Amino acid sequence: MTTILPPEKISETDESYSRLHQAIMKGQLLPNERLVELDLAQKFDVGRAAVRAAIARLAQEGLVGREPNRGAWVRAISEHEAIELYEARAVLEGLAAHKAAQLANAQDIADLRAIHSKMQSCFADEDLLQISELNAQLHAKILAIANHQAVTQLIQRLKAQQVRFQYRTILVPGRARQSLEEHLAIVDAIAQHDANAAEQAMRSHIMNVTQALKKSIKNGF
Amino acid sequence: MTTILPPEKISETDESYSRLHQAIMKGQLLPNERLVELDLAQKFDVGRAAVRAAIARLAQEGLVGREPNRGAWVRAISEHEAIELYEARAVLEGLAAHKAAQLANAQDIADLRAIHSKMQSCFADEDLLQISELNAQLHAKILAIANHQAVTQLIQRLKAQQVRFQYRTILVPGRARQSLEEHLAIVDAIAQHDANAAEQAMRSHIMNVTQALKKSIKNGF
DNA sequence: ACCAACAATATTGTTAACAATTATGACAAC
DNA sequence: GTTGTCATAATTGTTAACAATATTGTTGGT
Repeated sequence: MTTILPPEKISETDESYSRLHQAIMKGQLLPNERLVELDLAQKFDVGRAAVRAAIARLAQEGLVGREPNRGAWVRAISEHEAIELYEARAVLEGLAAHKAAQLANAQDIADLRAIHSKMQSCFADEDLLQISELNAQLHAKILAIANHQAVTQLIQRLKAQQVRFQYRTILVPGRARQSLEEHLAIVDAIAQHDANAAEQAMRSHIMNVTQALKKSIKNGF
Repeated sequence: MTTILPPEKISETDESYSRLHQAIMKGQLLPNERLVELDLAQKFDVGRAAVRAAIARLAQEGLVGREPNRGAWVRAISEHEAIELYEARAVLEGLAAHKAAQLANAQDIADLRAIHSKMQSCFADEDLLQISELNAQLHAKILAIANHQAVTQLIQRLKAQQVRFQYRTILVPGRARQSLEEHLAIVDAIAQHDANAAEQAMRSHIMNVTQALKKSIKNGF
């Protein structure tokens, strides 16, 4: 049962950080857009120092760039960088799938199957956007099962940087159907508690996503 | 040719950040030690705002903890966390070894062999500290060959958090000899441009390090 | 001796002003 | 038209003071 929370006073810095983070993730702040401290402070109704600290954190996270005396801007992740991030994610999510196969209980497996079944419906309806959403849910659920703090954090950070590319790969012709099959292989391996198979399935899945991204780059988006 | 650099004015924030980072890495600031902004500001001869920003960055990096209105402290990484960090490193350095095997040229391979040969000498001399140093060099060289920005950054961050455990594993009886053999397997695989073998060798190497850490934990250090 | 209430202190959070640096625009020289 | 110089404006970097909060110490009662 949830107790009534005391006003939960959140500091201006944390407030600014989350709002900036969200704004970047939602695409309200575009790549290369400048982050002028005073403007943001007025927009968020906080002090400039808070915005300043928030920007420092986001820079450390790799989401914004900075140069001394020249300010900060939303960092534009290049296609080459995006591919690198996918390669790193492939091995990290592979590790997560490995752990998940070892730890999954009956309920977890049922949840995974439920999500995958919804993906199949969406595929039939040609609802690619919803497939993307369910895709995220499936990966998140696997991470949750794996119960691995370090990997979870790292993947979270990589995903944040990749946000601009998140809808690109599912649009490559034939990718949706293939993606569905790959996810099934992952879920099956986890259901059978076959850790190595789960890891391998996850890795080749993300490697295929990477290939799709490369293809979409070659075709000029 | 190097031009004369203009005084290279570094901002107080960046100055504070590096000095704090170094102090934590070198063990001058111990785990759980409080980071009082004013004290640090005086010690570094900078403004409190600079220290404050530096602390925010280090918190984002996971090196220090914070609570609102209660300040910051050097985060003490638990043994369980250290094991998680090693597991993540295993797959990331495995990826690096994979890439390195694909990209290594003759000079790179000669460099790797030179480092490994020095390790052998140190093993004969029972100089475990120097072995640790060469170990770091070997891994750094492989990362450099792999030429993978994303993986390099992630590993750098993981290593920073693990600093307190860096000398523990080599002290486990029999680890030094085994480590030497494992590194040889890695270097050989890279020399033969066998990417999969290199990745596998690196992964099992770091997994063995993890086992050694677990063992040293069981034995109460 | 133990505990509660309160005051004193230490520390962080926030604000505003000022200084230093970089970007912008006007104007003259060529 | 282009370029260079200069003044102006915009923006970041730094400082100091104040406010809010948490910690510590003291006092008085039992």
